[in-house]
Amino acid sequence: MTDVEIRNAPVSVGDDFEDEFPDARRVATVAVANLVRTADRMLAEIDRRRRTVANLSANASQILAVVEGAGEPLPPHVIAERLLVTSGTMTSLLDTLERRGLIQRVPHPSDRRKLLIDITDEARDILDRMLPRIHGAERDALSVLSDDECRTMTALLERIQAQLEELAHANPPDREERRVSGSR
Amino acid sequence: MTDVEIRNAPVSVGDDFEDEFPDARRVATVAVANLVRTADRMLAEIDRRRRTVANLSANASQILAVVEGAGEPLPPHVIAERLLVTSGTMTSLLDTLERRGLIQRVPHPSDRRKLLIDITDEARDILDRMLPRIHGAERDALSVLSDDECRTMTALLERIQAQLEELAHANPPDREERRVSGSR
DNA sequence: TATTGTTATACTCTATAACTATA
DNA sequence: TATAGTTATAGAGTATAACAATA
Repeated sequence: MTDVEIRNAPVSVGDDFEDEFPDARRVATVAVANLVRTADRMLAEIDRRRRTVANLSANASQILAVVEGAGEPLPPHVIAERLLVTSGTMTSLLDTLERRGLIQRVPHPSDRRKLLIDITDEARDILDRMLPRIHGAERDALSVLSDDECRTMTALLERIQAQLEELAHANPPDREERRVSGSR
Repeated sequence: MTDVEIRNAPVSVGDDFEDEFPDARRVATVAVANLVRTADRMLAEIDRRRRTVANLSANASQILAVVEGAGEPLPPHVIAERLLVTSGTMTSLLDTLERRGLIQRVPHPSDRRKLLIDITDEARDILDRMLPRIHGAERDALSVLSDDECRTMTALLERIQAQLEELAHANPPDREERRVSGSR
């Protein structure tokens, strides 16, 4: 085995890993593979429970939650910033939600370039049933960890996030080595 | 704030969280939000480095890595199982890769229903440059954790994965409660 | 009958670029 | 000029269902 299975069955790295990738760090590769795989499975479980309530994508649900959480209608570009999507994508997502009767576009009272996105009563009903199920999935998945263990994991993840924030603004290394052996 | 931002800025949960969602577990919700967000950022960083080598999606790269890792050509349905995609999706992914000259479909020697997917020399060259960069991203992101901390995180994640495996086969709870207050 | 893969169809998500209206 | 949003276009990824070829 010369690579790591990111999404699937037992995450393992071959014995020759550090020979093949001399610049890599084995414990990091294993941890990241598990991180990505766990998040993937978690999102699948959340999605499964979400779809028992309404057949909405993660991003569509997120828009409803953001507007409800704000407690007031929001202009599209504000929501787009939170979801990290472009304005064109936002328009398309809003089209979908409007077609399903879950949001309304209303004119901004003072700035006529802008819109305000409001959610309908049907959307509120959906959120009332959907959010508790999402939090139920979180509770059930982490029922195998103590409170302290949950906090430990959160602390480790926060440090990784901070580091990723740094990396995102830096240039990637010019080169990384691979020593190809066997299998070829 | 009545909900958790899954993908974005500081993950926090309001003071009234457990009043509003009496069946939820706050530490779990916070940990999951961080889990998903960290994985998302990690994948973004990996993607950024991957695209310095070749403009391939995660799934397309994964197909190449799976075939190379196997050390021999594989039939499409085997790859599809590893990637958790349907056969129709697999056909479409292979079409893309074949168009770019990175895989070849060759007839299976004994079972004429089947194909074997082989990767081209160009694909091997890409992998030789891409895999070290992916492992470099893993190394850099987790450079803020000690080896022991990496192993701690891996162990916690493995327990969550096992639990999610259980949950995937079970029926979700019939109902979860929300007590709507304020903001409405 | 069951398996393998393709085709046809459709929808979501995504981005970029050109555009309109407004500030 | 800058900002807000839409439209047009394009492409990837995804699923389902119907299908042909083969076992």
